[in-house]
Amino acid sequence: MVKMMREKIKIKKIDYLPARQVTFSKRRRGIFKKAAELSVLCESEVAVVIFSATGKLFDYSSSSFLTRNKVI
Amino acid sequence: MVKMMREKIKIKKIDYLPARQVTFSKRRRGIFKKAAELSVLCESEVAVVIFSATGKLFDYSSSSFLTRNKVI
DNA sequence: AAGGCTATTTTTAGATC
DNA sequence: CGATCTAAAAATAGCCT
Repeated sequence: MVKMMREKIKIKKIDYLPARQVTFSKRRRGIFKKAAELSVLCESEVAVVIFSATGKLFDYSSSSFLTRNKVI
Repeated sequence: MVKMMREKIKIKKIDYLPARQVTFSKRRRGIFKKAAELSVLCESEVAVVIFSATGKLFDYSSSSFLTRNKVI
C-alpha cells in the first residue's frame, strides 16, 4: 500500500462538515476519557460540558462530582 | 545516558503524593488544551470544571460558553 | 513547586468499510 | 452515524535541575 503523507493539522475551524463531525465525535470522547482518567489517578472530581455547533449537549462527570461539590 | 524502561501506567490512584500532584497539574492542563482545541476545530462550546482532592477549583470554558448557552 | 527532557504511550486524521 | 486501521502527532511518566 501507498504511504500517505498527512499535514500536521492547524487549530482552526474544520470547514468540511463531515470531517468536522467526525473530529467532534472523536475528540469529545477523547476528552471524556482524559477526564475520567484524571479523576481516578488524582482522586479529583471532573465535569465536562460540551455543546455542539447545533446546540446538542454532551456531558461527563466523575461519579461523585455533583454530591461531593454540593451541586445537589 | 542509560535508557530507562517505563511501565505503561495503570489508571488507578497514584499513591505517591508528589507524583500525584505533578500528574494532576500536567493532565489538568492537557484537558484544558484539548477543550480549547475542540471548541475551535468544531465551533463548539466547552466547559471543564475540576476540583482537586483538596477541594481547589480549576475551570476552563470556551469564551462564549456562558452567554451562548444562556447560563448568564 | 515549577519547568525541561525524552522514551514511550496515547490520541487522532484520514481513509475505508 | 459508528467502527476499524495505521502512520503521524501529541501527551505524558519518570527523571532531572
